[in-house]
Amino acid sequence: MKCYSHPVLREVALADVMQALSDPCRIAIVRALAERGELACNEIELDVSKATRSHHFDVLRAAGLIYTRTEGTKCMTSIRETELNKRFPGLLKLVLSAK
Amino acid sequence: MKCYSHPVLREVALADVMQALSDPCRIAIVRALAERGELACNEIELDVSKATRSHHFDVLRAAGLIYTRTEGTKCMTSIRETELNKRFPGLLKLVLSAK
DNA sequence: CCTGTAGTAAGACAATTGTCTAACTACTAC
DNA sequence: GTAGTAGTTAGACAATTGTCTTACTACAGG
Repeated sequence: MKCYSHPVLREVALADVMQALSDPCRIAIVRALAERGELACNEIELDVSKATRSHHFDVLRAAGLIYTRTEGTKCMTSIRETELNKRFPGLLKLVLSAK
Repeated sequence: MKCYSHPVLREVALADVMQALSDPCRIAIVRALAERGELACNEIELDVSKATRSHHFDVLRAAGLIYTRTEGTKCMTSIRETELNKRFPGLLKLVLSAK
């Protein structure tokens, strides 16, 4: 079973977060999680292959935006909301509100 | 004399703005402009060549973040603050406040 | 006109990125 | 066990990106 690693948010730079959110696919993931709460990867509709999807989750995780835990064969993912609001106040709101 | 073109902010996607802000150099530019107001390109200290600097301003301009006008040999640049606050509320504050 | 300053344009280059397919691991259900 | 489902890994590939050098335009001041 895969063991996911999550960065300490204090050590994530703004540029890293911006970079992670610079892809429409990844913005869609963040929005889906924010609106629907914890989800498995495959519960979010995306027009890319399984491997690409996995890659996008990797990027978001490395940027400290999401938290992933394993449950059976699924990887349940959620937004690191509290921490994010502390480290980058206004970021999530921006992503959710901007059109 | 160069004629700069500036996009209509309504047509700029969040991903484009995020992409533009995903480079530390460009974040530094935005911060400098926000703190010091309108500036010429060369008034912002950056550790890159003239050409690279010009490129970063291009990217920021194309993403709708900055406005450039010519004055003699200088290109005076400022943040499109009012419009940005309307189109992406919280964005500038985020960039300025995040460490 | 000459020199200097501010910036752009073109081209090259290595590094990064987004995507895919194919093969793999790990769990669930029968 | 065998199948099926969920996701990862490895490798490849084209496209994009950030950087540079060199050469250029355009203005300012003598």
